[in-house]
Order: sequence, then structure tokens, then C-alpha cells
Amino acid sequence: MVTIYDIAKEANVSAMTVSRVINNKGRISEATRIKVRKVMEELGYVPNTVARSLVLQQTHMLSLLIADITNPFYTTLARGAEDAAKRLGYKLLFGNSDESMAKEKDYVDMILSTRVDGVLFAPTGDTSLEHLRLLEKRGIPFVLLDREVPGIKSDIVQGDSKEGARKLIDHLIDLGHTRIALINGSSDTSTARYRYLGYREALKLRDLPFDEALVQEVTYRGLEDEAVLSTLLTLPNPPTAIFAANNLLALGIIKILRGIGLSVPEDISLVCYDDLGFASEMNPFLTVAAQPAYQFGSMGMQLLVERIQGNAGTNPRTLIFPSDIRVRSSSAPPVR
Amino acid sequence: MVTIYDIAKEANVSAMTVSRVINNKGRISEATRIKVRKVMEELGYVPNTVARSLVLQQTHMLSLLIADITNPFYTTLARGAEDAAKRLGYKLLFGNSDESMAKEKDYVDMILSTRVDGVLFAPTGDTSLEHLRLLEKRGIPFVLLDREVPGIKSDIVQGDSKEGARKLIDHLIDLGHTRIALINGSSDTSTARYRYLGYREALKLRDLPFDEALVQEVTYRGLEDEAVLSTLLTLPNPPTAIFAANNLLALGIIKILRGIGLSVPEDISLVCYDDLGFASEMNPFLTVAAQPAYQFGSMGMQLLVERIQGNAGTNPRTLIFPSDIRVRSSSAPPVR
DNA sequence: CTGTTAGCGCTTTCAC
DNA sequence: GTGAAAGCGCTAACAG
Repeated sequence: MVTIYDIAKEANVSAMTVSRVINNKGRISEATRIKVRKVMEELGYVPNTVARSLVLQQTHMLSLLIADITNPFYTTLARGAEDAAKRLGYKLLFGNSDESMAKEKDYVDMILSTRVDGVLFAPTGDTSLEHLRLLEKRGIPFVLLDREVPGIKSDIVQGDSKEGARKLIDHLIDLGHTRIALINGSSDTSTARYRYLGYREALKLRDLPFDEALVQEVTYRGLEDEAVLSTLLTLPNPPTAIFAANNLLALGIIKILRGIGLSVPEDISLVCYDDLGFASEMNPFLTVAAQPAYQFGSMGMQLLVERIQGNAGTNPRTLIFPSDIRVRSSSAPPVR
Repeated sequence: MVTIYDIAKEANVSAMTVSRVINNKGRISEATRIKVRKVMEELGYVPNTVARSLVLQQTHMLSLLIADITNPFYTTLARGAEDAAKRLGYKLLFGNSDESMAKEKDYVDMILSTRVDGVLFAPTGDTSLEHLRLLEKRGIPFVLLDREVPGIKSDIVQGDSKEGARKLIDHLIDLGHTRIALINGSSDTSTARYRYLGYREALKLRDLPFDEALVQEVTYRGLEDEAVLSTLLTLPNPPTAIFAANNLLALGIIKILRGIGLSVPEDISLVCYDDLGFASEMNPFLTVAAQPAYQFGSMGMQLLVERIQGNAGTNPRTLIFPSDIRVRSSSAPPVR
């Protein structure tokens, strides 16, 4: 492996001069600059980022921790983050917590020892608090994505889940539904809490009663347990519509309903939070509250880099994106 | 930041002893081991991977370069790679070439200077050759994913595209189709060539004529230009079925057909290579040749790590996965 | 404009 | 069992 010393010797200059040429720092005569460049070329020199990181105490590497790499919301977000990172000159280390605190912890340990310059962090939930505290203790800047974590004050990019949920429910009420079930993510996540609040507010504003029996809490990873649904459907007064708190939940619900011979929207309406990426383009079916996932990633990255480079001021910044209600064919008037 | 010297001083030992405790190397008395561990704990020591990488000349970091992070084939592959990397104790640096040679080059430069230990490389096409040569020159091990590159002998994980295509076309012929169009990826990619060969072979084996006018070459990124389709559909003897060489192409075709008022499979049948991830689960619609994308990633990672650790022998290894034909509702008998 | 020195945090080698 | 010295490749600080 060729080092700056090899090229220094070959060009009859000191290593320092070579370093200066590489980094365009300080004054160098045009002659030596050219000579050094030529030798670098000839020897096929590639700077050793590791050595540079060690002395500079910064790696120019950032971490992106997402909760599920197969969920189109997160992959779109990841693409936004990746594009922005590249544009800003940073490399991206990738992590996938799978909505699991244990994996998230592993990943945080990795972040700590890898000495990344900052982290784009989509937390698993409120209990991510201790992981974030570790980052704080080490002085590693981070930006929260999608979910807020009580106790943490940091830059954050999130969606307006309460308002999005309210509008989605409002749409169902407009269609004539009065019995609307909510299948929610874990209440350990801020988004689940906001979506719940939006749900309740929508009912209240339209003078509809709230029925606790219509609310089920599961996890965002999806729905495997059909008991959750059958409990709902065997109620004396069953729901005519379901609000799934995210796309994966909606997917699970559709599969279970299909399994028991019910179809959407003929038998029951279904709406959910988050769009399905290109699945929606192929077959525009599900009525959703879509979030600008790409912007979550790219804006988050921008906030993070500003913070790292000291251009972010002292106060945490909050970016809240509205959700876009896309009415498609999975929601229809109730059937008796 | 606390270093091994800090903990050495605190524990009244040398830095070397601390290092040995950390790495469980050499003989250490149980007493000092415990003492050192305790101090490490108290001071919240985290090893500095950068320094370690510099002296060890290896980063324990691997690169994964994929062609499109929003394509479910690649995201599933990425998940497989990520899971395997984690299991094997490696970190994953992420890159997205977007099927663009320029971006791929940027990424290769990044790989070179970052000193990753190896690369999982899904090449853009045959012209990736020069990028791979750069890796070879630097002695960076890599495993090719999905596409082979003429001139490169390396470990590779790929699908049996020829056979998959043949079976897909065979299925259409079974349904009664005789005029089948192929909308293919760039012939700069090995998969496009194999799919073309499979297409031709299927026709030949069933004694159907080959018509060059039915074959169109575009790119795997998708289909925006509807001229490609209208050319096909205004033929004197238009196709009754289309074989799209990947999922994104199929998506584009569906959208364009919808735009001109044609539906699948009522007006025309459609099959494609690669499944759609969870879109297929939600709405099992497209007949596909599905590849085990997760295994592409996880097996590729395994081959790579074996190669890095010198457990791979000298000969390049080739893994070829069969494709799984999943017949769904997008293919039906032709209509007159 | 260019060079020398020291050091980033760690591990390898060789002593003791 | 443990430690001292040297060095991985680079750059900041200072000197000239």
C-alpha cells in the first residue's frame, strides 16, 4: 500500500508537502504541486482514511439506524438519507434494529466504538432513551427520525400523526362509518400515541362515542395473531371500518381477512398510516395517510450535518411534516 | 475520550496489559484481569476502532453496493447481507449505484479510501469491469451479486435467469400464447442476456417462431417511455402477452397500460422476473419468477467473509439459485 | 514555501 | 505475567 512517504521520497519532498497537496492547504509552489500530483498518479496513491480519522478525531462517517429495512417507509427514508449523505460528503453506516431493543443496543455499541461523527436515529420507542443517553454522554450528535422520545431534547424530523389520523378517521366518518376500530402500534412509541389521540379527537369532533373495545394495541412489525381481529369482529356491535396504524399492520389485516373470507372494502373498510411505496403505484388500493419518507431522510441528514459542523445553533430543531391523505378503493361506505 | 492509557494508569498496570485484557490474549493473572475490567467499567471505556484498524490494517467493515435501494429485490438482499454481516461480526457500509456507472465509480473510490475489508458488489453491468479491476489491483476481495461481469473471475451468487425465463415463457405458451413480447433490461447486463436466451429457447422448444419485433431493450430502472409499448401494440400482429425482465419494468408496463385503458390480464397477460416483496403478499396479482433475494445477500456475505478470512480456497465459487415460478392472476389465456 | 517533530490509540515484538 | 519501545499513516504546530 502506497503512503504519503512513498510519494514524498519519489517526488523529493517531505511527507508534509504531500499532505498539503492532497488537502489543498497552505501555500505550495505550482511546480511541486504538479510534481507531487504526478507521482501520486503514477503510484496510484489512495489516501488512508483510517489514519486520517485517527488524527483528525473524526471519521466522516454517519450512522443510519432504521427500524425495518423491508418497510417501504424506511427504505424510502434511507434513500433520502443516503442521497443527502453523499451530497454532503459523508459515508453511511447502516443499521437495522428490527424494532428490537436488543438489536438497537448492539447497534449503539457499534456506533460508539466506530466513532461515527453522528447518528440518524429512528428509535424503537420510548425505551430507546437509555441508548440515546449513551450517545449524549459520548457527545455524539444525533437526529431523531419519525418518533420522539420523552426525556430527549434533540433535533427531530417527524410527521403530524395526530392530524393525519384525525383526517383519516374523518374520511371514514364522511363515508358513514360510526364503528371504527383502531389497530395500533405499541404505546411505547410516540407515533402510536399521537395516532390514538387523532383517532379520539376525530370521533369527538363528530360527536361519535368512543368505545375502548374497538382499540387494540399490537406492534408496528405486523399482525400475525388473528385473535386480535376476531375479537373485534365478534363484538356485539362490530366495526365497519379499521384504521391500521401503519402499512405493515394493514398488510397483515388484509391477509387475515382474506383468510376468513372477508374482503375489503366490500365487507369492511380499511385505511392505514404510511403509503406502500411502489405497491401503491402498481395497484392503487389502500387509502392511506402518506408521509414524505424521502424528506424524513434527506432533511434529517441535513439537520445532522449542520449540527455536526456547528451550524445548528444551540436549540433543538423540530421539523413536522403533514401527512397526505390518499383516498383509494379500500375505504367505502359501510354495508349493513 | 478515555483510552487504554487512562485505564492503565487507574489500574496501576501498563497499557499493554489493558490491551491484553480487552482482547483476551496472552496470560493475565485473574486478579489484574478483574481489576482492569472494573476500571474499564467505571470509566466507561469504549475501544477506539479507528486506532485498532490502523495498526491491524483491517477495518472489520464491509461494503454493500446495490443498484437500487427502492427495489424490493435489493432491499431483501440487503437485509440478508446485513443479518449475515452482523452475525459474522462485520459492519456494513452502504452504497446505492442507482444503475449508474458514475455513481458506482464514486462509490468505488470511497471503498478504496475507506479501507473496507471486502465488498459485496451488485454491478451495474459489464462496464463495471474497470471498477472491479480497481478493487483487484488493491487486493480488496469482492463477491459479485446477481450479475456476472465478463472478464472477472470471482465468487458470485446469481440466479438461473435463463431457466427462469424459459419456464415463465413456457407457462405463457401453455396458456395458449404464441405472440409474446419481451421487454428487457440493458444487454450490458448478464441477466438480461440470460433472460433473452431463456425466452428464445422456450419458443424454440415449443416450435414457435421468433420475431425480433417483439423484443425491446430498455433499462431495469423502469419504463417511462410509452412509445416502447405502443410500438409493440400497433404491430400488425400484436403480442397477447408480455414478459418484463424485472419487477420495476412490470410496474411501469402496468401503469402505461392502465393509462391507455388496457387491463391485465383481460386485454393482455403480463409476467415478470423478480417478486414484489410484500406487495405480492397484499395483493397476489403478478405472475413472476421469484428469486431468493435474502439468500443472495446472506450467502454472498458468507462467501465474502470466508474469502477474507482465507477459508475459501483459490478457485472462485459460483452459487446459482433456481427461480421459483409463482403463477398468479396477471397471466391468463389470450383473448381474440 | 517547505521541513521536523510529535502524537492520534492501539497492537506487535521482544525483554524481563 | 507484565512492560517498554516502535510503528500503523496521517496532520497540527512550529520552525526555518
